Amino acid sequence: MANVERQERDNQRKQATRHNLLRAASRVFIRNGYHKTLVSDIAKEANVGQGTFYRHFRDKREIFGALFDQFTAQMLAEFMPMSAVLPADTREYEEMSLSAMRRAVAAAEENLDLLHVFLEEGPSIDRGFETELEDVLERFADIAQFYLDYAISRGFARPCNSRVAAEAVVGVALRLLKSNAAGRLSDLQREQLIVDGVDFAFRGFGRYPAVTEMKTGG
Amino acid sequence: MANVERQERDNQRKQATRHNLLRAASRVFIRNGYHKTLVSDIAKEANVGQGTFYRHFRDKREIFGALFDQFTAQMLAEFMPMSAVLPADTREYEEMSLSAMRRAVAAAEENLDLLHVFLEEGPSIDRGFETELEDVLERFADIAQFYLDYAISRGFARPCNSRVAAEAVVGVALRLLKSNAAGRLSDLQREQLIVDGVDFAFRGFGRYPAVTEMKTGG
Amino acid sequence: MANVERQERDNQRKQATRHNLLRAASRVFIRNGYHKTLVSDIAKEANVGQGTFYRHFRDKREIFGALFDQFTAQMLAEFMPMSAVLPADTREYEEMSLSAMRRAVAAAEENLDLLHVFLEEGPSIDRGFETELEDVLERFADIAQFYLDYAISRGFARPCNSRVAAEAVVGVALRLLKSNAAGRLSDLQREQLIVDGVDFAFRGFGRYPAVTEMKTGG
Amino acid sequence: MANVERQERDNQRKQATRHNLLRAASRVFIRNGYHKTLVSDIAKEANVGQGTFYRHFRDKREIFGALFDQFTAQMLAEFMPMSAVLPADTREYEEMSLSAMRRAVAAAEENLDLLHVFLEEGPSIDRGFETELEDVLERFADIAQFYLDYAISRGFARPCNSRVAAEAVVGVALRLLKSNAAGRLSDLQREQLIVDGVDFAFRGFGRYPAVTEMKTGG
DNA sequence: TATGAATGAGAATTCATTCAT
DNA sequence: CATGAATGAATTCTCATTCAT
Repeated sequence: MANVERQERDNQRKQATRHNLLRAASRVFIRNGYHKTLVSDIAKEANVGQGTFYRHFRDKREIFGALFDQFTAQMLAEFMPMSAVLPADTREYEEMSLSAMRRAVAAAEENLDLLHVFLEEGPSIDRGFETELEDVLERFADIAQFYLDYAISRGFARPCNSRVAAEAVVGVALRLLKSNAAGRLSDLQREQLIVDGVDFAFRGFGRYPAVTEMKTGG
Repeated sequence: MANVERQERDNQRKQATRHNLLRAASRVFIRNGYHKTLVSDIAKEANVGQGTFYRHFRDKREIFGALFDQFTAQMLAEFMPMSAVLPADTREYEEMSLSAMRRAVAAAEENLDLLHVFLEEGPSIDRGFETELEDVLERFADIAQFYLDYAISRGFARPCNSRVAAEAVVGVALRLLKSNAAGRLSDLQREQLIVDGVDFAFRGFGRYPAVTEMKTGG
Repeated sequence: MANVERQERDNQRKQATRHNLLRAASRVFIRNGYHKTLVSDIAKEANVGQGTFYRHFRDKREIFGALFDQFTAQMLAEFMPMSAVLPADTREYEEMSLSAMRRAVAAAEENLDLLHVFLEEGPSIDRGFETELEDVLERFADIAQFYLDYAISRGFARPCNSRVAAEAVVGVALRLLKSNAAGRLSDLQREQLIVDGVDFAFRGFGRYPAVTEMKTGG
Repeated sequence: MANVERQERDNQRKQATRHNLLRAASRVFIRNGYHKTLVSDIAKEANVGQGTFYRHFRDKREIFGALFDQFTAQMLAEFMPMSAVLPADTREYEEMSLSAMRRAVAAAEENLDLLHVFLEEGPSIDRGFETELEDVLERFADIAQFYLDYAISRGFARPCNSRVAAEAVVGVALRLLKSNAAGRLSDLQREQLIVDGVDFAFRGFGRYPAVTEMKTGG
């Protein structure tokens, strides 16, 4: 029936407008930040009327949330594949960590600016958003801890407080991500940053000759 | 002259009011966050008229900046004493790091909530404040890097990219600070967090028996 | 497209609102003067929300400027026709001056009160407006001087400092305009004022029979 | 008694402060205009506290009024002497007018900037001040009319509407005063302006062959 | 459904005036 | 009497949201 067809077309058009608004919002948030962005700015950037905005989103907060959900869904999808395989020794563990970081950075790359908006402005929006953001970071920490616990149990990771270590890893990643953004690094520099970061996480910077000897002797 | 006396008294009154406003602002920012705080809220909390606020600060941004400057001055003062002594071996280096962290946490403790406001809302205020905040973090990273470079040169730290390691340490600290705040830890838990964090930074979580042997053998 | 129709209608509505605001502002400025008028007064007089005012004008200063530009455009348009014809002798010159004054007064008549607001409050608003106002008066002086120079060159005006005379004529006009406003004259009185004013400008009030004879005799 | 002496001294000091405030206000009004001047600006310029201002004047309006009264008293005093002598013919009449204008300009000279503030901002302050200002101008017009009526009655001024002519003369004077201020004329230029202005008032700019012939023939 | 003009509640800011010292 | 810190009423201006077309 024509009615059904028609409904279909209307729906498609609506989805297109929604998409348009999301992409416009993303650009404006990146340009001006969350707090300085007005609903009217988003509508203007999307070339639609302000009323149209309200047809699709309750307010600025909601479209920001939608953007965030979209983004995290993408990011986590990027990490699911890894979960299937488990490392067999420390070297493999480190290799996998490196490749996971490389994939994460590549995934974020495209929307790096948007990611920064989430990280920088997220905590200042409201308690709800802060929690959402923390939850996502916790999920990454959970993944890191899962692998670390596994490695410890198999004896190719050093026994330690795995929760603290996992959180620490997230902290390192966030901090290096920020340097990355601040310095606008080249591909080579970025790879080096990943390598050095993982190196730090696996070996720390201490050197304990006595301990090593003891271990060797053991 | 009674005139001088009078000026003295007026000035004292003014400074007292300014202090009062700063403390009130601190409370309100902690309670509601930067963006949801109104100038009128601060005035009300300080029990002064709104006009009084404007006699002392240009706007909300300025009092926030004043609070931040006050805070960082305190924090950095806390770290100056350390700069005098240098560690003689890895164990001493780790000991000093632990005690530095303990002192930093103790220093922040009093204004822990305010510190969180700076870290969470700072980046969303304006480019200027974000830069100020980053500068302070860089100064901490600089201190960490200074000690690490020294330790590497003396052979009791593992040769590595010291800048990345220093940044990583800042990242770990910020992250654990956040967990700390989120979880409202007991003194014991906090001490454990510090110990585990420093442990992570010095040793990482990897275990490379083969490598160690190779190194030992080499 | 219905779109175009719609835009047309929206635009018309907007222009109508703008007009409404201009007319309301004119009434309020006349009633209370520029400085005592609040933006909220204008909005109220126009029966629109305050926000609506700001959609159309940046502030009180801008709507006052718009009113002034509108007014002077009208006034100067009234004077353009005259520029085509030139008088052939003193009598014609005086006739033309009379009719020009009559037309000017008639043109101003409708917005006489508004004109007074411009003349009285204009100089107190800001340097910019004062300059704008002076520019308009200079343009009138320029016109007067143009005719006077022509008349002098043809020998039917007395050689004199034409710039000073032109400025003087503007001064006379402004002063009589003020008396006019103050006294709320009848049509007849106003006509008499014009006649006497022009008479003054053409003949002055001196009488020099002896001097003339002496000169002739000399 | 010491008490009386003391009262005397206090009173003198008070008068000095009042004077100080008046002179400071004059400077600030000239610099910023009436409306943009704050009471605090005046106090600051006078190097006294704001409270001190209120000890001497009710508000900004009152000190402006006091300044105006002071000024007009000076100006009118300057004109009283003239009233004693009456001209005997047109030439004397013109001479006296010239010298009166010269004295007026000289008197105003010192406070020319303040005079401009009165003329430009006066009408925008309130109805009361506008009236005061007009009254002063009327008094000048009255003086002009008095002489003109006398001259007409003696036959050495042309019979005309003396009220209109008197007003016109005030208008000419005000206008030339303004040009004077705008152009920042030299002494020579100012003298020329006076001469040309009086020339205009006595002879107008018209030239009527018939009249001239009659005169020539007479 | 899309539009954008209109709205008005709410926030920032100013400054004349008071008053404790 | 002189002072200037404190005050808060009054005003400007913004912007999320509505709604008539």
